[in-house]
Amino acid sequence: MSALSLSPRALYEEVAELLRQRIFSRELAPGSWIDEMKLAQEYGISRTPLREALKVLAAEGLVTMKVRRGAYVTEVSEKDLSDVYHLLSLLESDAAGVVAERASDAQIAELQSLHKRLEAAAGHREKFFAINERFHMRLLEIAGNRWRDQMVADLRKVMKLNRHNSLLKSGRLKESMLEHRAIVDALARRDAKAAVKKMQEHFRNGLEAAA
Amino acid sequence: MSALSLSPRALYEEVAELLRQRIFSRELAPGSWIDEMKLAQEYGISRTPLREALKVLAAEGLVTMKVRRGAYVTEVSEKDLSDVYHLLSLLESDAAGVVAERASDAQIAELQSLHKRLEAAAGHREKFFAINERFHMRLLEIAGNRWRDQMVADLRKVMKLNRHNSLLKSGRLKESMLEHRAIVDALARRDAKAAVKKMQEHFRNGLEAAA
DNA sequence: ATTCATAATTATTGATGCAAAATAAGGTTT
DNA sequence: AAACCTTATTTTGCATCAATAATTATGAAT
Repeated sequence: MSALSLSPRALYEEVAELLRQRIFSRELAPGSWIDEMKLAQEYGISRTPLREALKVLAAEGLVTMKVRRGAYVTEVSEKDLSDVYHLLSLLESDAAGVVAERASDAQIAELQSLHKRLEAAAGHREKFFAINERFHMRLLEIAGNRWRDQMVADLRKVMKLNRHNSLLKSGRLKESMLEHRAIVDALARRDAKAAVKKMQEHFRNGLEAAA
Repeated sequence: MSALSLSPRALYEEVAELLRQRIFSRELAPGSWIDEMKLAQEYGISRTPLREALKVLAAEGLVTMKVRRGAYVTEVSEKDLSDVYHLLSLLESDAAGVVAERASDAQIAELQSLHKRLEAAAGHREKFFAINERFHMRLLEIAGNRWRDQMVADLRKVMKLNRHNSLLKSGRLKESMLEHRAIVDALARRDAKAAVKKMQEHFRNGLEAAA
């Protein structure tokens, strides 16, 4: 048996991931037309899996399909940005409340441990971002609503389209960590109301920093 | 020039809509495998647009794709049902709050007018359901967050997969109308807190009736 | 008799080719 | 000179075709 399993996911999924990266890196700029034939040649594949990948991205909101005009990278306005932020705040703060009420002690401890690692990584920007992302995702997993997980994941992808993107500006690193601490403390106290409130504040501050 | 514009939307969109209907009618049962070749022959089309349609439905959560196994109609458990309900409650109640705070007087009047038509249709089941649906959708539109609109639309589709589906059981028709009245009243009073609360109650009662 | 291996059938996944539609360009007419 | 019509090119969208992977069935060996 080989060390790496060959193509665990279909080609269109792989292509979708590649396109996401190119969209996030703004190599494919918002509003720009996506040239199917060019990309297919570039990747050395046919247009069929590429078109399927574009449909997936369209569902995620990253691209918009125009009839008989092909695919365009979605343009996100300032309003879109704050709208998406609003929804993320709503969904994640509710998740925090659920976790405060229903998570096991071990799960709370896991989040506390993740937070400790976050504080330890305060210096390394990249590391900090990665752990921060994991904290939010783990909290959602513990909340245990797969439909919400999917929605949040999609919204976060849309978020990345914006150039003042990032749910976490580098300048806000320290404040963000303090906000996280407040959230974790509320969770440990099993104080659902406080957990919701602190998470909302966390997002509100994030939006203000981005605007 | 012809009276009707030919193919305003692409074939895969049309097929997606046809498949949605067959899934909702349970002609395609939850958990069952979707036979691409059979359906393509039945519709007299090739498998290419059919596969694209399935990708769209997968993004909506109506079908799940398994690698090298094709598409299956999504099975929604009781937990899924309550999870989705929870999210709809969260999203729509927040929308109600936004409307209470930011809608124009004309828009509030429009919702009041829709509610009046709802009361008038109390006898006709079909009509009542249709107007009820329009009320919820119009409220969302007025709230003015296209990302939320999309998410709610998708969640409502998933909801329809369940056999105790319907955000509104027939036996609950009268109660539902009273709850709507309370929501409309709160909106008219511009009482955001109350609007949110009443909408949450509306969903909570709906879930209990479904369970 | 049961289990493992191999072969065959079936279905998904990817490639190629063709037709329709839209846009752009060029020419003619008013 | 400007506007409209016609033509050509580009590109989407659908169909057909080929190949890969998986499952099932059949046969042999322990």
